[in-house]
Amino acid sequence: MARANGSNSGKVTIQSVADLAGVSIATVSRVLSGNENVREDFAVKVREAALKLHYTPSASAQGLAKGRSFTVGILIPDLSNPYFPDVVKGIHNLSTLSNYRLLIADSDGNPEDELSIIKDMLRHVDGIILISPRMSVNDLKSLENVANPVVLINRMEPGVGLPSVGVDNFSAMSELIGHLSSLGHKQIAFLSGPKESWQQRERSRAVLHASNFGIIVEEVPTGGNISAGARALDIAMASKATAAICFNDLVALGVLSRAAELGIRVPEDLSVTGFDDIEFSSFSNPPLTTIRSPQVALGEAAWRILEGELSGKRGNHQPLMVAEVVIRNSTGKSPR
Amino acid sequence: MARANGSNSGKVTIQSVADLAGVSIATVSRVLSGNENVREDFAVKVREAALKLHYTPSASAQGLAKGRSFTVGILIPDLSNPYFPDVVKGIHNLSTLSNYRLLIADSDGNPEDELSIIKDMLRHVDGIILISPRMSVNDLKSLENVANPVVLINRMEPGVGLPSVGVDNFSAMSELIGHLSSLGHKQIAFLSGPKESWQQRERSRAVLHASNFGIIVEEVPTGGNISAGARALDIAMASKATAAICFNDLVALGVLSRAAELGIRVPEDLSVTGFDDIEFSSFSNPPLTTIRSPQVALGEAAWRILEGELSGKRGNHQPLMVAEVVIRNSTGKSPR
DNA sequence: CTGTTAGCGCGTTCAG
DNA sequence: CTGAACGCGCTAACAG
Repeated sequence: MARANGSNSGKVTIQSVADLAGVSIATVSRVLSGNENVREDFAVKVREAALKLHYTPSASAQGLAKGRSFTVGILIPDLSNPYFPDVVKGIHNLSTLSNYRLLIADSDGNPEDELSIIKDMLRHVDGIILISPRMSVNDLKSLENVANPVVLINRMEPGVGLPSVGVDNFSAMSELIGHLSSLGHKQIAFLSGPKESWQQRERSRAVLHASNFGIIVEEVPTGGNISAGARALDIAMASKATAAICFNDLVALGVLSRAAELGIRVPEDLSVTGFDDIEFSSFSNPPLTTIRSPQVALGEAAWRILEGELSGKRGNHQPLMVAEVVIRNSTGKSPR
Repeated sequence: MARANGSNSGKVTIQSVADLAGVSIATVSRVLSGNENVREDFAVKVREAALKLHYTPSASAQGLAKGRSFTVGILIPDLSNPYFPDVVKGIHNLSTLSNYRLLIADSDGNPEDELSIIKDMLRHVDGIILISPRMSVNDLKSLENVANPVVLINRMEPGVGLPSVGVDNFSAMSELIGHLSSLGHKQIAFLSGPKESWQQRERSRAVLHASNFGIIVEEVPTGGNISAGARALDIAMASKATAAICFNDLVALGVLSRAAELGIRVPEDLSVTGFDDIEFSSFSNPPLTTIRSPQVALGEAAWRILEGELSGKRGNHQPLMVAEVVIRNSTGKSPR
């Protein structure tokens, strides 16, 4: 296919378009950026030329000239956890409207790598959203002084002056335990998640709180994913627990799977609960009692904050969003 | 916290570092890009200054000056399908080694949006990988002439001159049908996926092929996700099918869920198969017979091709990768 | 309304 | 081995 070019060699720049249209680069720039004050026939010529040459402005050059890249970075602990893509969807929904692109990085579960990944991202983007970051408080604090805005999702740290949104894990988890308690459960196993996770700490707090009310809790640490959940069940069953409260849906799904293998009936022999309400949880066998966390809304809220910071307006926001208990068939009356 | 600055106002540039270190910006550039030929004491001063000022080179400026952004774009039809993140992991594994970042975009299942998203990405990146693109052949062809390399995953189109890798859907699906056939199944329902999907077309081809061998096939179209699978089962059961071959694991998981609701036993009453072998499939109840597609390897292969194109070497590659049948407990002898 | 021009921050010759 | 100077492609004053 023919490489139609203004005059220069190979790459088509704003100059090529200007040449072909017979105007100056300034006019091209105006037309393409939607500036009104251009004679209509010039504008037409420019648009035609741009189309013909397949001209697309260089993002680097625009970024350099304007001082903004119109790109925001997102850091995710683990892309393969279905929870996170939903949050990203929320961000994406709104950021697209403002003509922003998303630079997504995955820290692959290594809290130590997060900071360097962020530092690198910062060079490319106008702002950053960190989803459930697991990095140390110190690293987090060091982000207070970077040039571009940083917004946190699901990480509220008292000493850290970074805007953030998150779900009210504590209340939701307390409510869930209440549900179990009303079903007569007195001994439960808590299959906990990664300790670097703020959500884990909050959920754990609620669970421990329950022991004040006569409920016996045994904690079984897990990695927070499906296979970890499956492995943890064997340990949990060694206790007298009649219910397994899982850190998240992935762990719960693993438990369900292992229970089926072992011939443990859910919920007759054992009640199981998750957290997050990822899509799979309503299609498991049995469907999972869990907590619906507003992933999409969380992403949208984070975007609004970030956009505010980007445009200088630092609005105030509701940091904690409510999550509601969803009762399905994986929980039932205590067998004893 | 104090904003230590060389002399200028606010942002710290290479000039700030040069000033503080008492050298020229050229020297700073050399040191920071690992150039050997610099007096050691200068180098030390520069590094100290950079550290002290928290200097990070602007990606836009570097990109403009070097003509490369060291960013590659990835287009995904749907972030929430667990299949795709695994492919991304594969790309990420290798691209990180070469110091490339990933710009990820989600077309949200709209084939018509893909082209414009790609066009926009092209301005930012040095190359693009399209995962299971659903855009029209014409749109695809228009990508042959863009300045930067484009690599396809899971989309082999005869007339399109773009390098690509994919799994051998046809052979794997044929093998799977053979498995079912050997279990005595003669009537199967094919719960198909989105028709824009190349994988769908290939898998469908294998299924139709089976009708040559005395197997009666009824196709039930689905959207390719869990809830669609659940809905489709009701329709599929209207036929006399003893087995449901599903477009992918998501559909199969939906079927499993709905079957449990309806009291249809799997595999006693109905055999169910998936495709992809996402992690959930080995933890479903019952575990799913499916086809293991090498997601990560696919991503890695695509990266190798892209990296080759980026450095001018256009190596040849093996376009089709094998996928193997994984037999679990969702398939069994035909009830009749 | 249009063209000229001065940066944006950095890499890279090219003299010294 | 070092620094001055130019150019990357584009936007945004500033003149005309």
